[in-house]
Amino acid sequence: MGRMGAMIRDEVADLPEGGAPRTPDRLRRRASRLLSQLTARSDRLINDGLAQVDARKWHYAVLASLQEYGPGSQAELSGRSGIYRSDMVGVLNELAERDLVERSPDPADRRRNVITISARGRRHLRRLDTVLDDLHDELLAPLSPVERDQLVRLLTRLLDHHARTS
Amino acid sequence: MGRMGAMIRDEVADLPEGGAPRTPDRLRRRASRLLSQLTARSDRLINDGLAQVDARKWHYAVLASLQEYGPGSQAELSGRSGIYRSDMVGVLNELAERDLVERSPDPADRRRNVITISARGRRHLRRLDTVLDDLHDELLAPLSPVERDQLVRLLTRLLDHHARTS
DNA sequence: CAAATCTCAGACTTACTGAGATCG
DNA sequence: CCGATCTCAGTACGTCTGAGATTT
Repeated sequence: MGRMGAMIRDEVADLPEGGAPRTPDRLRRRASRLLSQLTARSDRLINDGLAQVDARKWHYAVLASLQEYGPGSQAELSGRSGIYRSDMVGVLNELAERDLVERSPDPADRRRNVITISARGRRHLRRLDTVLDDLHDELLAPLSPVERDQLVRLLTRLLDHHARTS
Repeated sequence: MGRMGAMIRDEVADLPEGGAPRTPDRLRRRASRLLSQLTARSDRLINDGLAQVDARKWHYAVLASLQEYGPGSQAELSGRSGIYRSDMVGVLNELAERDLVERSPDPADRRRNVITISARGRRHLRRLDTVLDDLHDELLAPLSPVERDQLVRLLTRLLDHHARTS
């Protein structure tokens, strides 16, 4: 009891100088900080995991967007996948080297390249999907299925909001 | 009805080639991708906001950890705040320039510097706390208080899990 | 001598910018 | 001539590594 009293006094000690009371671990509870730190872990996990099958996350983004939305110009792929137009060149070089996509000039508009996913690319994409499933199992290990869904929905809502207001 | 039917057929179309059915926006629903993209937005929001009061997020991390856990060596601060020991030097230079901390040699062990928060540093920290409160209101705008709490708890559990298994 | 601490210099990665060449 | 597209070179930033100097 005596110690508790002392501790409370300590916490309240800088109230007179202004400001609301703060929980002792405000640092660790800041959502922005949690996001940063967790994302750092997540990125490492995903990057390392994909590296083991000679892939990078942008490979997955491009292949998946090709599979779902069909062929497109590099500028379109850029919009779909979130990669910078200038960086798309390098990613497509890597994918083309591996015969996962085909890059051919658009006959209708010769400024454009039309990017198409190959049969090999579709196979590779399925492989990447199962790899990523496993990695996400590891990433989200402490959460129940319901909680994982909760998390995804909360993150999606936040991202949508900030993408719209951008 | 006709269009719906056609779309469903499209989705099922690559099932024969193997693999489980995938929702069309698997890319956007991957937790790792949501984390990356949201964190990018969050970091920009926080960095820009702090820049307007001549601060950076590491300033806050160091000042808050000094306030909560008391003075410490640079190595200790490094552990508390998550900054690399080598980068701590620069951060403390910036904080010392602004008279927010004091860096003095430890008389008991002259390898160490003892870092102490100054009165000015405490004032600045309170200012940063209200700035960060506002920025987080913006970051979490679409979520109710209950949902914000849910998010923080989910992220905390994930981070704790991966920090322990590191 | 081995280990810890602070400091500095630089590697490495990634997001991002800008300019040139080609074409509509 | 203006604007879009692809490409390449280079900037800016942050994380992380390594080594030297000092002290325990």
